[in-house]
Amino acid sequence: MPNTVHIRTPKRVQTVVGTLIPVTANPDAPVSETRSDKKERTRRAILDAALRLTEDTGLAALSLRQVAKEVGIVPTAFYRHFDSIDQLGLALVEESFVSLRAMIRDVRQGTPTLGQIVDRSVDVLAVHVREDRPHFGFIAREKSGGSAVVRVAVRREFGFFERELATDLARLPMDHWSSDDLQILSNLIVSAMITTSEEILRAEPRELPDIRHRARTQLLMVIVGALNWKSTPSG
Amino acid sequence: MPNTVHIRTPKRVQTVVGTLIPVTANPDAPVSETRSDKKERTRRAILDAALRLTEDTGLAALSLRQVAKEVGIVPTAFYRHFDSIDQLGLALVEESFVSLRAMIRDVRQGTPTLGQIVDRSVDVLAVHVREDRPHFGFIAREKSGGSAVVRVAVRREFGFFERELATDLARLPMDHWSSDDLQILSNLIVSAMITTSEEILRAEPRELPDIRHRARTQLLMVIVGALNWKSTPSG
DNA sequence: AGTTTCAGTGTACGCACGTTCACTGAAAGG
DNA sequence: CCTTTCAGTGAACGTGCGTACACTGAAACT
Repeated sequence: MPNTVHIRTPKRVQTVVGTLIPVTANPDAPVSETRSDKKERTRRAILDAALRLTEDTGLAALSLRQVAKEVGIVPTAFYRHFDSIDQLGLALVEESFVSLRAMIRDVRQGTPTLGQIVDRSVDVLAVHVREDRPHFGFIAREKSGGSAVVRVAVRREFGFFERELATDLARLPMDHWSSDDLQILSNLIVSAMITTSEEILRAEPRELPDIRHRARTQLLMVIVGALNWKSTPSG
Repeated sequence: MPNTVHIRTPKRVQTVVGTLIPVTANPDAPVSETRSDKKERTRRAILDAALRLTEDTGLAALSLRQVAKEVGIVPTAFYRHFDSIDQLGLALVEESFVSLRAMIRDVRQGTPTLGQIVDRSVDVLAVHVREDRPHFGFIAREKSGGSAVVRVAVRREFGFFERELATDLARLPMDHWSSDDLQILSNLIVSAMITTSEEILRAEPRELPDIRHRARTQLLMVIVGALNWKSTPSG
């Protein structure tokens, strides 16, 4: 029977359950909230669920249905908040980099000597990474992750971040440097920072002092190298 | 009818197709080869297919059925070669790092001055990454990829690689260094190398000179910094 | 020549997926 | 008070997945 035609028979009478218990994954008492408050809360729950569920496997292995189940909504309700998993991913990229920028702002709090800048930078990095683990983990994973649009977004943001750092570096006593060279230095520092973050993320607490020592040493090497660089033409 | 029992009815008579045309994804004429030769060729085809199919999405999004289709075998035949996609991934990690070690061996070909070491290292890296794109791309992706066992394997190998590099560095005129410090330096250099590789991988040919210039500069900064480091205590 | 091995076949299964659709009911708004 | 809006519902669909199983036929071995 090749010509089997399926006719959708929409049931007119439905079970009487409806939206009795909104299980939107929040233990707080939803005493009284506006409609958009509640929507925002569900959206937040979706973002958090996504961060949790991608922790082991990455965004590529995340399904809309998993997210819905975790949040406590029906799969189709997901579409009220995001068009696709990719769009959800972009939202996560955005808020992750907000967290990262907050960090760099933290470092800028008037630190006079080079040694202090280095120490403070590493300390701030360590604290932020531990405190906002989910977002830092997300960025680290999706930098080379499975979704093309998300990957591109992450790299774009890292590009911005790198340029911001370069302008910060320009304020150090290396005025004679070209902006190209500052960019190169910034790129190197960001590389080391990413590696350090990844190490912090998967380290046990007792390993942290070693990692911080290493990060400090590396940052110092790089800065000393940069300062002495022009004057020591190769070997 | 809840108790529906499905009884497997294995057909005794089967269509007469069998292994008439072994489409094992190889254009060469398979004039005459032993059984294990052929198996090896199929295995190779599976590995290549996996490298091709994961290029955009990573191993996490790779299905056994996709691989089988690409290779030209039936899904179940996959099991003759690998227990799971994860095992296939481990095989790819292994052969990828063979390629990486070949690279470091290439650098070691007697290069006297520091400047030459730097130039040669960057050149060799650029050439190898372009020539063995699939493997370098695979490592870069799966370093933070979706499969736990593969991720761990990649990081393990990077650990070895880093230690190898540290012993190489010990041969440079920095004998007074502790092995801990050499390890730290090595870690920093590998970080920069990974970033550079990723940039080379996604760069267009016309961007390569810039990337190489940057890599050279960074490597030089790091080495100069390392050499001058102890004598310039913070600042 | 007769037997064993084994890479590859084809069918069938149960399950999770993204997406469609018509529907509900409380909040928002006139 | 009556109407509109809209976050969330639940059933249904087609598809692709991993894995099971019994099977085949040529190569390898005795």
